[in-house]
Amino acid sequence: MPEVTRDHLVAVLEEIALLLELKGENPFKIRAYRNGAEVVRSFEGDIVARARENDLKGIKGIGEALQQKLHELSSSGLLVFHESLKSEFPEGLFELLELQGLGPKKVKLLYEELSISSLGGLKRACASGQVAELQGFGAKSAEKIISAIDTHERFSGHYLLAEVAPDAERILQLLRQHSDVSRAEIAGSYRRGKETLHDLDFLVATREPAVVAKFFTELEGVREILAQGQTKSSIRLQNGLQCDLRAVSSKEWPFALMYFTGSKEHNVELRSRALKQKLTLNEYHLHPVQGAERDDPTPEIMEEADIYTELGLQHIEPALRENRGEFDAASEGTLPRLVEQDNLRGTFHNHTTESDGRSTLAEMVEGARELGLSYLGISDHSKSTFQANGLDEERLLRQLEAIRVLNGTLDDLDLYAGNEVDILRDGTLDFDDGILAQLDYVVASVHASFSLPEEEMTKRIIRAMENPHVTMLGHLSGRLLLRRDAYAVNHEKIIDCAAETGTVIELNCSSKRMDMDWSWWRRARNKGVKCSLNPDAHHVDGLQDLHFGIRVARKGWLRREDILNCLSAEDMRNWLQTPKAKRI
DNA sequence: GCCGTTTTCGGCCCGACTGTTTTCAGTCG
Repeated sequence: MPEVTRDHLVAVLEEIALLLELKGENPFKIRAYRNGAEVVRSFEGDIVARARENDLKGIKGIGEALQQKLHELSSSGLLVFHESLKSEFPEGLFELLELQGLGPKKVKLLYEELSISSLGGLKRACASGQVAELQGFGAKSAEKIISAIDTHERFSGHYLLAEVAPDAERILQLLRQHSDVSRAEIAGSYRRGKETLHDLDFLVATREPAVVAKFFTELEGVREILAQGQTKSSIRLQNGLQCDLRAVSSKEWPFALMYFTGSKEHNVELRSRALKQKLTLNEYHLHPVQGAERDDPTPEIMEEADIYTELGLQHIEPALRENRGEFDAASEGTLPRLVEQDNLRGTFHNHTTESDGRSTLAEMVEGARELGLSYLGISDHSKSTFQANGLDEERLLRQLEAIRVLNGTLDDLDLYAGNEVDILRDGTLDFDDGILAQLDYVVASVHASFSLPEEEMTKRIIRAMENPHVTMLGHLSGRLLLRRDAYAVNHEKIIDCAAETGTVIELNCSSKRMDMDWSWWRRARNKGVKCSLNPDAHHVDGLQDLHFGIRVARKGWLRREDILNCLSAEDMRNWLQTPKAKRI
């Protein structure tokens, strides 16, 4: 039996929720499974072992039924309940559920009436007119389904943060310049700093909602108008990105901003906290529950932060609104002061034309200066990454000399010589210690043999981290967002090892990596692990990815003091000269 | 299916839009 992972437990619970939806089960039961999946996903500790040992009692959201099911699943690798649910529906229905406008009710009807269980079958049934004749469907629905299939096939439906940022900021500026708009903001996952996005949620305060909603549909770059009403409209841009607009009054603004920023899980918790104070909260207001007696009148809410204050909480920054512990911290007054862009003083892990970068050493130095950085680390690839023109010992030492010479001529920037050294299959490094010792710092990364079993991969990386010359671990999971999954690796063990050995973990800010994932940083921080915010720049423009990385670092609860490259130039010089074992 | 300083039963967030309806169901966020 293959080792059951946390991801597997989560996936099974989520799939059960979907299957129960198809069956038309009680929505609250379905929500309990979804919620259970989220609890497992974000549980601090070895949830798989706890489940295997049937030791889940007392975890909020995991009741008796889920305890039993998680135990069965983690100890036998299978869950009878899940298997029997699966046997009731063909697998293709899951894909149908991903289509815009199709939910469980309609998918079920299509399956039961027309035996449709694939995108292809659905497309044909729409074209032949069968779908339009179904109860609850019509010609327009069939047309929309065809278009949804088309969209699904052409765009995966998700975008990298850096991909959407230019459109996002452009549209935001246009809305802010509109004479009927008093305030405009991008809400949703963009505001929360998620690394990938499904859509953009714009919010405006205006006295002329219909005018602005119409203006929105007429923006440059709109390929399709998905909806247009009195207070909201939806468009799709040329690149396939969906953008939604909501128009509210100035009075409603703080509530709407809170509501549309989400996350959904955060909002549910916020509402329930309001209810405990006999207040009802929605996207328009905060009112006493009907018939409730309250001692004090509800004060006027002018800003989003006032809502949190009124509910007895510290203001929770959008980045933290995922219902992953921010409420406890906010009620205790222990929310972190999150790192800001201005706090960054330098950066490591950057490439040049010596390996696979497209900018020269001199260009990278100039780019770092323009960003106002006080130090820059260069770490080209090592010899085993031959596809990226990795450096051998001789070239590395020559580059080291060139960096030393150039550094001598700079008075406003410390230039550090490093290397992104390959972690070989057995956990040894691509250069021997004698070479590594001559460098200012070393980033160790996995670039090959991705398919090792989790235990072997984890040991491999840990072995590298135990090397006294390895300063930091590069892109921990190897994932490429929206393209390639992470390799199997045990994050908990890697974090523990980083804490024990004084190895820094990189937050690779390349927009397609954002690795290590934000959800792990709070745990790492609590163990005293330092983060290095690295753009992994392969071109001088790549340094700009630091802007996106900062958002993700904030999402991971990181403060200035948790981030290595927030150290001043002088502190950084001292830090690098301190032996690794003494940095802990 | 989960939860409990109003409860071990009866709640669990809810409003807008669309298309198919003739008063509403389904989907979305």
